Amino acid sequence: MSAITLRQLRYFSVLSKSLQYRNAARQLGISQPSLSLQINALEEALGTRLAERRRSGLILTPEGREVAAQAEKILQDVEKLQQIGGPSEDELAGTLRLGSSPTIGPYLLPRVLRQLHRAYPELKLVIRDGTPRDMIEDLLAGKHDLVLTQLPIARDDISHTFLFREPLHLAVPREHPLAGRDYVRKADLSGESLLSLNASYMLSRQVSDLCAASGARLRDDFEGTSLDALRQMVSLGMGMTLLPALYAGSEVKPGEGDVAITQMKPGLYRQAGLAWRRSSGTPASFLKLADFIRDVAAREFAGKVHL
Amino acid sequence: MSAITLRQLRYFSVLSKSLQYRNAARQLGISQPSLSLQINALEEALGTRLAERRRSGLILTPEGREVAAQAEKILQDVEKLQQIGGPSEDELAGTLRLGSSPTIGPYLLPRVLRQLHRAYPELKLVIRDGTPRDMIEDLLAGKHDLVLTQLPIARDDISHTFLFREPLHLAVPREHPLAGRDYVRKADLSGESLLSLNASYMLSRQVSDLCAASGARLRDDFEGTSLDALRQMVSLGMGMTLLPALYAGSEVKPGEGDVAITQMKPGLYRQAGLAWRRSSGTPASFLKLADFIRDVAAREFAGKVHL
DNA sequence: AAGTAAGATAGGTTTTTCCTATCCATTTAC
DNA sequence: GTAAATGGATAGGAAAAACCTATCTTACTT
Repeated sequence: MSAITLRQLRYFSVLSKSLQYRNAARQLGISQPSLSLQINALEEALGTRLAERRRSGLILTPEGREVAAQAEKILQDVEKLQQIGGPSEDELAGTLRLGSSPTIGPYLLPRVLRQLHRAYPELKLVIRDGTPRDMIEDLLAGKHDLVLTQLPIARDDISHTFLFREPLHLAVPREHPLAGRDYVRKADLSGESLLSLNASYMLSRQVSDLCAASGARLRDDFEGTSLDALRQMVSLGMGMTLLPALYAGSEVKPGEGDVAITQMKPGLYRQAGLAWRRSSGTPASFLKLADFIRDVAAREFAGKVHL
Repeated sequence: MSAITLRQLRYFSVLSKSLQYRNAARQLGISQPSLSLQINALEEALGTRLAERRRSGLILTPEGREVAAQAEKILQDVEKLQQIGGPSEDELAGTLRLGSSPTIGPYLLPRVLRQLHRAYPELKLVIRDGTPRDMIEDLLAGKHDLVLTQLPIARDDISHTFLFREPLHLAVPREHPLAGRDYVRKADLSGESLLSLNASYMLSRQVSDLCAASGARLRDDFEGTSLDALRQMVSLGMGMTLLPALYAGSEVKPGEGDVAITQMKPGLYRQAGLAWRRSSGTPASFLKLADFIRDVAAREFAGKVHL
């Protein structure tokens, strides 16, 4: 006993409408015997007679009617299948799984997602947080399609595109002498204590670089596990740190609280980017999503970030 | 560009779960190259890459995940297809189209249908009325699967099964001398006027036969188009007629109204049966339905009809 | 750096699908 | 009532699809 094939269903669907072999065969562009054989095979596969053959037109059996209806549904679903790859050329659709760094995502994504949903209601994003280090791993393991994280990424199995450059500001305790300054130079940090996130985050590297360049001391006895934790450690007077502009803009009110934000001069920056497996190729949808994020960033955070 | 096949979907479904070609191929009982080819064909047919091939397991692309989900649905629907013929061996299910004679259906079917629905909730009946003559025609044209009508049917393209024998009673105007009698013999009808349905109904034949045998006069100037019309003509004193026991039992109250019902002696009967196209074969479901109707008739109309 | 493992490719065989020709039964025409 | 026409079934052989074994290529291991 052979299995059902879509070909059989396609043929039967046409036959069930035309109710005539020769006619249906002509519509299908095949010969009448071929159609006969396929319908016979379908009947055998199902173990049921589907139609009474009579010279004056076919009559579907009750089972035949059911099979015709079900076949119609199946063929329609197959039709849908064929369109899965298609329209996504100029529309974002389907489900993308996006990994997001906790130092970027929470301050950028809320606005992006709202506008994204309005612009592409067919697109679904599954978002999961993780440290940049874990996320790259999960990306390669296939748990994410894309990762929103800090650049640079120097791996030849990862492709990426640049999104924007984000200034890093200095956060100092309010009572600290540097708190009132319009801007701070590296040299001003000599001898100060700097706090940092743990080494899974790229930001920690930038803080330690800054220490090396300025003569500040890296407080490696306490490692923040989030930007919020870092800010709170600063407010307790444990030291100063670098905070990304988007975070500072959304979570630290100027002139309020125990933490003051000051510019660095010359500026320090970090780069945000969108990364994916090289083996994914470079799907148009990824680039389109990146474009969209850049757009939103330029519009919503003008002045805060640089393209 | 070749069309999608179910084989491709079946293979891809397994592959999308196993995420390994060799493993999936073993599960499917085919070689790894065969699987490769089929998956490649599916990708080509869809115009999309479905998975990233890597030594350490596959990763489905976003499109691949959608295709896998949709394929699953399709395969499940195909599974349902295969069961359409199956269980109906000992269960009535699906949709049957039943033609029903207006002289039998309305008085028999209400009770049958109620119990049928309780016993076989999966069964749907589409019921349409028509004169027996039209119904046989419609049956042959494929508009009905089955017809509930009066026997005999002497055609070699129609099969049938006997359901029950139903007495025919004499309906006379209340003021007529025969109205009070316990029973009436044929001879008593000599010279009387008999009313009949039009010739599309088999009952009309029985009335005219009775006229011939008894010496009664057939009033062919007025033909009833329904049993109700016939009863009303009797009540107006236009003549007498034969009414089936089920109709008489449900529509004519003894001792009430202008029509009296009396038994014939010896009894007159008609036969009810279920008929279908010979080319339908003899599906178990038809016989099962006939059994059910007989059962209900015996139980609900005991004494009124005879098996 | 060599070995291993997993998917891709090649060549040939088997199975499926299809076509033409023909058959047979029913319906239609004369 | 017989002959022609119509429409589905059957047969045989050709074309296409699917499959298998053997081999290749490359990424991951050891």
